Amino acid sequence: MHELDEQDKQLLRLLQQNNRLTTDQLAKKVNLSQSAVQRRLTRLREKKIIEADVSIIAPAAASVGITCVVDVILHEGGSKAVDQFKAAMQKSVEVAQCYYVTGTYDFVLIVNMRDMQHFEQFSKKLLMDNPNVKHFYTHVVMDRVKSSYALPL
Amino acid sequence: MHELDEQDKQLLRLLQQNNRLTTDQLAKKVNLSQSAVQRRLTRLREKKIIEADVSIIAPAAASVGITCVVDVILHEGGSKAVDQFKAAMQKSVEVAQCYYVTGTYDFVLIVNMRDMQHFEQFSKKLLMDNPNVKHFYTHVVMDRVKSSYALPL
DNA sequence: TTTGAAATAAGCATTCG
DNA sequence: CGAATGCTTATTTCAAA
Repeated sequence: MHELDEQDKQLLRLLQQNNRLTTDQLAKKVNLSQSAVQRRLTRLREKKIIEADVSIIAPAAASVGITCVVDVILHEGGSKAVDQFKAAMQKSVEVAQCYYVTGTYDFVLIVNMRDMQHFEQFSKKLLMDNPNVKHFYTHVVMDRVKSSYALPL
Repeated sequence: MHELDEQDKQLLRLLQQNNRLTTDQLAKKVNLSQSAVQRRLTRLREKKIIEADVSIIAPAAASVGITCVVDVILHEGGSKAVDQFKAAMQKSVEVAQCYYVTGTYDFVLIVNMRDMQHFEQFSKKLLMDNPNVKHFYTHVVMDRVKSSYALPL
């Protein structure tokens, strides 16, 4: 992988806060010419160092009233069970995030839903009625203290 | 809050996948004119229905080698302890996400770091040496099965 | 090659019917 | 709301280092 210099990093720091800054605005902030910034952005996107550019939607606007963190333990079912579970999570629109982790449980999910009733349906369908799932613990989010995708650069 | 019609929702669905689509491209996909799309986007951003527009950076490019999910239990310290902890998490660049939750622990963190050594420093400084923290459990992420911010619309 | 400035193309934002 | 248009921004080109 090609090394990033301090100016690349600075650009990435800015873009992960706001990717609608113009190349001119960016150029001023990092002390480069507009075309230098332009070239760098093209390169960063080509190399998939910038993986994606997305809008963040307000949960309330999407009728998301409840967010839960769900810890899941699977039965010992070998790697097939794990892969099946991963695939199911990737397919579910409610599951924003899913991590396969070490420790006292196997998966951590971040799940967004309209309301608790909807969560009940969700958990019945994907967790309770799922023969791979041994147990799960639900934690309702009271405060989304911080929710970013920003990485330390 | 103002209602979103199906076309607004469609626009938001598209933008939370890719916000670099041009207003022309969006217009074709949702069967509106370019200027109609333009008006809607301006409104959605003004009303903060679109909260932000950001670039997603590849973890490897940011030298993020380890992601952990950390469950934290605080001592009974009233709301002051909770607020202090929230503030500390908001300040930390390593903490991408922090949720205050119901259930068997108080907070869930998603933490990004260069390596385990770095995580040790982090946990010492923000967790072990933090008098508010009673206990914490660390889960190392083996597979980032799904990591999006997309909401179901 | 790599750089910045200028020219060109593309996209955004506004006006008007 | 959509069509037309002026304005802004992105992208390409090109000359110089």
